Amino acid sequence: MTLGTRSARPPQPTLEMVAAAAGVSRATVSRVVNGSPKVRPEVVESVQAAIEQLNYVPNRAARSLASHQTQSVALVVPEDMTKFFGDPYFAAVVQGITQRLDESDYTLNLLVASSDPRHKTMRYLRSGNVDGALVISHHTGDDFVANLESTMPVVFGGRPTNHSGADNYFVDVDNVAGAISGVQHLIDIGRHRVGTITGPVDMPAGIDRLNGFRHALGQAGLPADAVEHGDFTAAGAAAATRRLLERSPDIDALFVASDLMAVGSMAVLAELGRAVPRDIAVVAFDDSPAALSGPISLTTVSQPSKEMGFAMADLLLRLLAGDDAVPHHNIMPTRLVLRDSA
Amino acid sequence: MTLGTRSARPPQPTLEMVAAAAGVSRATVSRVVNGSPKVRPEVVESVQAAIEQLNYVPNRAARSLASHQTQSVALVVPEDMTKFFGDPYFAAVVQGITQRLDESDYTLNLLVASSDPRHKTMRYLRSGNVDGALVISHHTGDDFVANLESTMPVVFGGRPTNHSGADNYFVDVDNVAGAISGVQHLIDIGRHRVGTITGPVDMPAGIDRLNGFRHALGQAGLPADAVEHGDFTAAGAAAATRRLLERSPDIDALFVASDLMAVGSMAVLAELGRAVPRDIAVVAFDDSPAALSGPISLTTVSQPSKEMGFAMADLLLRLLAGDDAVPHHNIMPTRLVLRDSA
DNA sequence: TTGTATGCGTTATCAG
DNA sequence: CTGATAACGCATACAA
Repeated sequence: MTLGTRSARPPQPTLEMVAAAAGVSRATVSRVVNGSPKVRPEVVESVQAAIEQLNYVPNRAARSLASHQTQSVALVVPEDMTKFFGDPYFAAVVQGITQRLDESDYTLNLLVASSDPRHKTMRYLRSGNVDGALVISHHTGDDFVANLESTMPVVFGGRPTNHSGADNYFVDVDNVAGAISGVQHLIDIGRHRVGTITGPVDMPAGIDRLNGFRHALGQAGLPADAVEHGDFTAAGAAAATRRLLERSPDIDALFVASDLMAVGSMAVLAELGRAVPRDIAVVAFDDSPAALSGPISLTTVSQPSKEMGFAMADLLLRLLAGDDAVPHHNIMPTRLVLRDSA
Repeated sequence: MTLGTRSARPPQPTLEMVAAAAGVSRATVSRVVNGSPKVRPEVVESVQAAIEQLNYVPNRAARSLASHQTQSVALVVPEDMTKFFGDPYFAAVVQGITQRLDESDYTLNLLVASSDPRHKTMRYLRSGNVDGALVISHHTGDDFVANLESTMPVVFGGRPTNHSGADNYFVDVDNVAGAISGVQHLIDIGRHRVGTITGPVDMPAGIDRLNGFRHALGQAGLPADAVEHGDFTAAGAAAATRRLLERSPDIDALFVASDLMAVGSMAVLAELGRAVPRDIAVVAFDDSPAALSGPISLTTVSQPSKEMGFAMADLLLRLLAGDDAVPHHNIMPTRLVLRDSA
């Protein structure tokens, strides 16, 4: 009964069968399938009819084996599931990626790498499942992606920490400049005691934004010691904010390295009775939907996340097409978006 | 220069090369790779040494072509990216799925289907990329997944609407009973005028929870006409809540069909000065992280989302293993979790 | 323009 | 226990 259902599954039609049905050779069918220009129109038509009728779909494994191409790329995220799903920033990047891929013949394989044991991911990647890889949320310790580059074209979202290959391809924003613009705004509106909740310090984005914070304050002759480290999660930022306020209760402004973290910070601020922006002005980073999710809309350093995803995919596709004139870096602009929090 | 980088990519080692290095035949290497018991220990060792040394990884395309198996399954989500990423419910399900898959040899392919044009997804699925499929967030119109079942084993998350195949495999909760327990609680605490923000009415989960709402109220002899339709997003629920309060300003309780939607509702309630739970008691559904994200923790009907994901993957794996004694349905329990909103 | 022949890297079926 | 050898389904150089 159950077995019956299983064995009822008909075998997929093959090139051979289509060829037989259309009365031509496999080669010709292959040509039609791959859109070769040198096939007589009438033959094309009859072959397509056969394809239609048999509901033929080429077998990717066979095609890949013969052509050494898979027509699919991987998005590697060395992060855990909850973090990945929790931050709307990732959603935007993925959207951009799929948008670009959708207008191509490539399909996307999402690999959230920390749930998968690391080596399993590497095996998957290296066993010829994909033609190239996109890597986002890259941490310092993640050298496992480094040797990926010896295997296939790789494009990073955010400058990779990896020093070995200086010639990495990546799409990024100038996080230092972005942070400076955010902090400068806090200074401009007259705040003198600015604190920050940083991103993870094992990620360039975390480090760079912290550096921007320090730079802006240094230029203004203001202290830059009210620093607590976050981890790009709301909960982590909430805890960090508590620590910060305990240590530096006198701050009148806060630069938070991501919108999602700012949501956590704002909750703590509200709980502690610090009015935003009156008592403490807050500037965040990303301009993701999270910036508008709370009761007070966030002033934030906007980065074009979706466009960055699009650019990453575009870069990789060009690399895969053999384009040897693609620039290694694509630094996109940030822009301060003024809302209610500062 | 750039070309140099590309051509520097060394070819992946093959079975053949490993065989040569180990001084045995391809067949023997294949046996070792696949853990065949009938190979002399000493040979196994020398082969493994060669594998190690050459850094060999089997080619999936070739393996798949020869064995008619891909060792990977797809998770199909007929939903758009933002919705998928926006709801922590999905994160939990995916986590459960990967958890089960991680302890197997299978890998996961995530297909968020509405970004991908539909037919592209189907082509991908049908071209032998995966051995089986998991489908979540299935809508009434999505009959395209129906004929998937003629191609490979499919397990649904949530009872599918598809009437054609009565023998679908699925994991679900009793949404009617769950909704009843939630609404009954509102009645039990003395509320007489209960409204609801429903899920999409083209999804069984949306319909069933609405039916539960009606049933509970009917049993209590209370009116069940304060109904507005939501779409499982916070924004959609916010709008629906506004409509509801305009139409039925007298409600003293609200049953919202998902936590994420409840977050949207709560924001509107706060904005309109309706205190929760004093003026309006709120019960939601899911018990996802969203239930704890707002200022007031949500009383909610808990469903074991992660476990459901795990169960889905487990079911599919057993199907793929040829187990013909697997039950078609796995209905998991819900449980009312009392917090601050009701 | 079309067909033939060969190879892609594995698995699987045979002998030995 | 091990080694030839034939598929697997498709692409492609080469021949016609």
